[in-house]
Amino acid sequence: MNYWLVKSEPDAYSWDKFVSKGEDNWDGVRNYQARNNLKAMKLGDLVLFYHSNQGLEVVGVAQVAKEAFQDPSTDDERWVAVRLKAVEKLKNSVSLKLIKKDTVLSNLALVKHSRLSVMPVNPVEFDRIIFLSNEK
DNA sequence: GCCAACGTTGGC
DNA sequence: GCCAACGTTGGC
Repeated sequence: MNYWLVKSEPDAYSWDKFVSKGEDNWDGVRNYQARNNLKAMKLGDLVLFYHSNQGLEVVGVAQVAKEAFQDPSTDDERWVAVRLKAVEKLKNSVSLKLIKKDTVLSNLALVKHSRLSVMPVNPVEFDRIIFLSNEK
C-alpha cells in the first residue's frame, strides 16, 4: 500500500465539503508530476488531505476509491482523475509549521516541493503525521 | 532545443 | 498583497 498527500484550498474545496459528499472525484489536476502521482494511486491507498493557502495543515485522511480514469472536467486525454472517499478527520490537524519543525518530516515533498499538489508520502512520514495528530 | 517572457501556486 | 519558485509557452 502506498501513501499520498493532496492539497486543496479550503476556499475552493474544503475537507468539510469533501466529507459532506462522502466521496468525490479528485479532478482538475493540470500538472504532469501531480498527474503521474494520480496515475500511480492504487485502490485502498491512503491519502492525507491538506489545506493550502488557508489553514496550512493536514486535516484528514481519505482513501482511493477508484484508480485513475479520464478527467471528466476536460476532453484533453492527457489528464486523469481518481475517486477519493473520506476516511477520518484527524483528531488534531497537523500544521505546516509543525511539519517543518519535525525532523522525521523534513524531507516531505510538501516542504521541499511546495507547489506540487499531489505527492507521495512514505510510510514512516505517514505514521508520523498520524502520530502527531493524536498528540496533545 | 534554448531561453525569455509570462502565468500560477502557495507561504509569508 | 508580495514575491520566490516553478511550470509552460512560443519565438528563434
